[in-house]
Amino acid sequence: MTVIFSKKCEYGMQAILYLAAREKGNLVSSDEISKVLKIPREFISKILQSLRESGLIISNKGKSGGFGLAKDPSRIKLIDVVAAIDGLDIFDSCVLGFPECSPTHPCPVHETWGTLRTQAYDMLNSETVDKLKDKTLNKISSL
Amino acid sequence: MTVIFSKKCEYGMQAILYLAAREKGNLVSSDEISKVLKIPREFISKILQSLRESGLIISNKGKSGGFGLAKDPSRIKLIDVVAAIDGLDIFDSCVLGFPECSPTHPCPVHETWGTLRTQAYDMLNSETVDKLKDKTLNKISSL
DNA sequence: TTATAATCGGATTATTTTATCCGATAAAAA
DNA sequence: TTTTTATCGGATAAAATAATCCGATTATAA
Ligand code: SF4
Ligand code: SF4
Repeated sequence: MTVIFSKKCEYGMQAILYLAAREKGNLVSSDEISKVLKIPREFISKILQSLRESGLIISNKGKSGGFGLAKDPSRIKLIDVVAAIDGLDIFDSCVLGFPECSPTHPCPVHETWGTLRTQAYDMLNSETVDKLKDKTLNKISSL
Repeated sequence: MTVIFSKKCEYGMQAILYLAAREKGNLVSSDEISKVLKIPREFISKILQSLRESGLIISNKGKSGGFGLAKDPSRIKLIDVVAAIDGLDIFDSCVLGFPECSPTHPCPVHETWGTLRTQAYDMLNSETVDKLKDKTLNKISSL
């Protein structure tokens, strides 16, 4: 069950958090990511490929190959993953499903939802993934 | 594109808002609801059937039949529709897709998301649909 | 050089969600 | 009583999302 983002996007965020938490110079195989995060191997593999195309991560083929962040974790935020996979449309979209959000024709929950949308965006945009390392490791340890 | 709730749930909320906003007395046909809200006729029809099974609305077959609220709009909230269609699980669920939310193993956005979840719930639980009548009519006029 | 271990990438399958079709049924009006 | 206009409800279709398969490619290490 998904709350806001697609499974692809959820898994993508988890993987980025893991790559950031695992620091080190060497790369992480999709197999390891799959096992640690309990995500189907072939599925996370495809997601990692698409994040690579988006330039968020890099990869090497061959023995001792794998995936790694494309830049320093202090320069990556969770919102970057959302932008790359699901896109940012939901942060302009209507929680009641009305086709568009116009201030002159606000829906019944206009003000409240507008604020919540912004807060959700800020939540993913305010901290870089390096800051989330400890919590990530703690969370992963319980999977 | 949906933000949090399924299309069924979004359409269901819209339909309940419309039934509440439309004057009482006579019933509203699924055809009218479909046209006003621009929802596929057969689809909203099915959704209305399920809301009827849930006891939120009533219906009459035959000529001059249709759907109406099962109780006074001052006793119905949007959260009732969510509970009937999508269920309330999302309000306990993880925005990053981790399998469970435990305070001892909080995810990297634990506090923020916990607060947002609660606010989203409150948004749908705080006002009864009769209070939303004016805004509903205004919104619908722009569809 | 050869065996091994990893990603790549295109095709395919499975599942869930969204939407539609249509015959049966019921009630009101003609 | 007959016709008209609704919902009911079960089956099905279409679309989107989630997951998998597998051969090809590439890099490392023995
Ligand atoms: S503010 Fe209201 S109209 Fe605008 S997108 Fe949100 S719920 Fe819809
Ligand atoms: S608080 Fe954190 S761990 Fe708990 S459900 Fe929300 S995102 Fe997941």
